[in-house]
Amino acid sequence: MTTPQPRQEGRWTRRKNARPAELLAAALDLFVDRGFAATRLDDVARRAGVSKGTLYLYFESKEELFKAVIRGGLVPAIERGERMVEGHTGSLAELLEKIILGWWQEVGNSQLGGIPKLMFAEAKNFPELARFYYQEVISRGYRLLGRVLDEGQRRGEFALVETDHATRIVLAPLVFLLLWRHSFDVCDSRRIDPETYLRLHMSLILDGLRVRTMVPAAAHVG
Amino acid sequence: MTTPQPRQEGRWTRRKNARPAELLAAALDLFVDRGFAATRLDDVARRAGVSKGTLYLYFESKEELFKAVIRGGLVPAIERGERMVEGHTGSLAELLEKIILGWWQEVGNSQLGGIPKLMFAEAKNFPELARFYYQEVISRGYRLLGRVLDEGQRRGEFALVETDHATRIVLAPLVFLLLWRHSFDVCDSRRIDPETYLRLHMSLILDGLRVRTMVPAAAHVG
DNA sequence: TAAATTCCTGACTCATAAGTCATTAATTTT
DNA sequence: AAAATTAATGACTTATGAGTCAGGAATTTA
Repeated sequence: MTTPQPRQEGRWTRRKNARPAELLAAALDLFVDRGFAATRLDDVARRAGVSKGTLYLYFESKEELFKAVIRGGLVPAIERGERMVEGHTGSLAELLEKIILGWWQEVGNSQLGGIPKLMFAEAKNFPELARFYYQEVISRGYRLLGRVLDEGQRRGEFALVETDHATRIVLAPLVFLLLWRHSFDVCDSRRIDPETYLRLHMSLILDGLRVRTMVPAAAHVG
Repeated sequence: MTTPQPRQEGRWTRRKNARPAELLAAALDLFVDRGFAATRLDDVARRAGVSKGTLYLYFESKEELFKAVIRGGLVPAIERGERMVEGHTGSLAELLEKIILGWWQEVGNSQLGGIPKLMFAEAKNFPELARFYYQEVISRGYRLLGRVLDEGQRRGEFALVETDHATRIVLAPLVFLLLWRHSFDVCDSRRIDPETYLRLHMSLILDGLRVRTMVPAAAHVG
């Protein structure tokens, strides 16, 4: 069927030795702002300063490249958070603030901040990857925060609340800020100042937690 | 160049008259759980019980179909919310609860709940659509909530806070719950009960708002 | 400096899915 | 019931981009 091989002889210049780290960085940039499907490997290669073929010397497929990007991304940040919790002495409100602001410095402000959006967008299409991400990043993040809240309740510093729910409520505005920056930010005329936003969030949530808060009996809604 | 037209004569059966609403519903389903790029028009057509060609009788292109799906989706829900705010008498905490729970009933629990994820995922790739969605849904939603918070502050029911930030902090856990359900929900062993989650959120946030809360002077962080 | 080795290149193949249109079924008009 | 009109069909065209690989550049070895 195929009548191949009078392959045109080429004259080209070899560019440089590829660095896997650079390939991953280029891929992260593009995946983050175009999504998985819309990212062309040609572009990733160009951005990394190599040819498409080279990419395939390092990664079996686009999907493997994607996995590698995700894998290398947030796990180290989570680990640093875990170490921070272990070594902390002092009030748990302080620890909570330290975690939140540190997270913003490391993740929010960096290119890594784009990963959550990417994962939310692709989770349904890559169930296996979603599970990986859930186990290695999300659930560890929750566990970390959950430990802080539990300890706070044990010590009487925080009111008694359902920890699983509370961790999500604490995290939501952080993740939300991240998603925002990587999606609608450009449409938004009155940009949010992350620092102020996060301080307000912490202030509100700590007030809510510190005060003796029992979930009120069913609200009066039609 | 092209040597066309010995087009094979076909024998086929006409299926039914297309209903635009059904086409939109089918498209919504698929867009929501596969994303824009990964959704094939062949599949949309099949789900709606028509052929691909029929789709093009009603929508100029895949992108136009997408826009139509979004347009028909959340704008009416926002409008109902606006009417609710106009007609309300009573405490603003009550109104806030009414809005949040009503929103969950209408949007969160329905197929519409998938749209926010979809929009976050595609915003960067469809700037024009993102702007449309921002103007027609997001900013109106914020304005709606903002009015409630402002009025609460005016009446002295709520503490004085930066409204723009506070609206986002109030909304974040709601949107977050939605995104979650349409992405990682399947990975999560301990499913979140939306009702409980939302009640805790409202309780925490209202505590935070009601108490005399001034953003504390810069925290003591390294 | 020639041969062997390493590793990169980009034209090419091929699968996929958006978008087209000649054709045909159903319906309405005359 | 024939003609005219309307509304669907799906095989076909075509653009795109993932993945391949024969061949060439740089480097190392002999």
